Amino acid sequence: MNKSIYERIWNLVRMIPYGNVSTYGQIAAIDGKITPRQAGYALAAIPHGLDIPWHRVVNSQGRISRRADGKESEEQRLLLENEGIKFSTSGSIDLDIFLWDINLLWEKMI
DNA sequence: CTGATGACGGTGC
DNA sequence: GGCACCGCCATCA
Repeated sequence: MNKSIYERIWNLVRMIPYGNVSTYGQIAAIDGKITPRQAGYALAAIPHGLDIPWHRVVNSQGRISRRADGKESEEQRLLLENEGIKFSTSGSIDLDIFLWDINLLWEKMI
């Protein structure tokens, strides 16, 4: 039985440092085997209670994505602000500042 | 097997 | 800045 795609994605999400954010596209690019769509699908399947900082994943525009119910998660925004991540007046995160630098990941892996 | 769905992204206007 | 479209592919009915 192979490890599911979900588990691979969840492991990557666990590596996102406190105070940083990542994007679905970035997760997909690091994994190398999936598309951003699969990343979003995997996050949607995260069970509550696992130690996964799912709130640190936003879309490529630095915005919180809408869930199946059509609403953006306010819980996610609160968790991010609690880590020192700031939202602009239009409700987006400045990725130039807060996006996870994956070069740091390579350094750790080596 | 087929078809629909989705925490998305890039491109074009 | 916004909006519409298309491609992507695991998952589910």
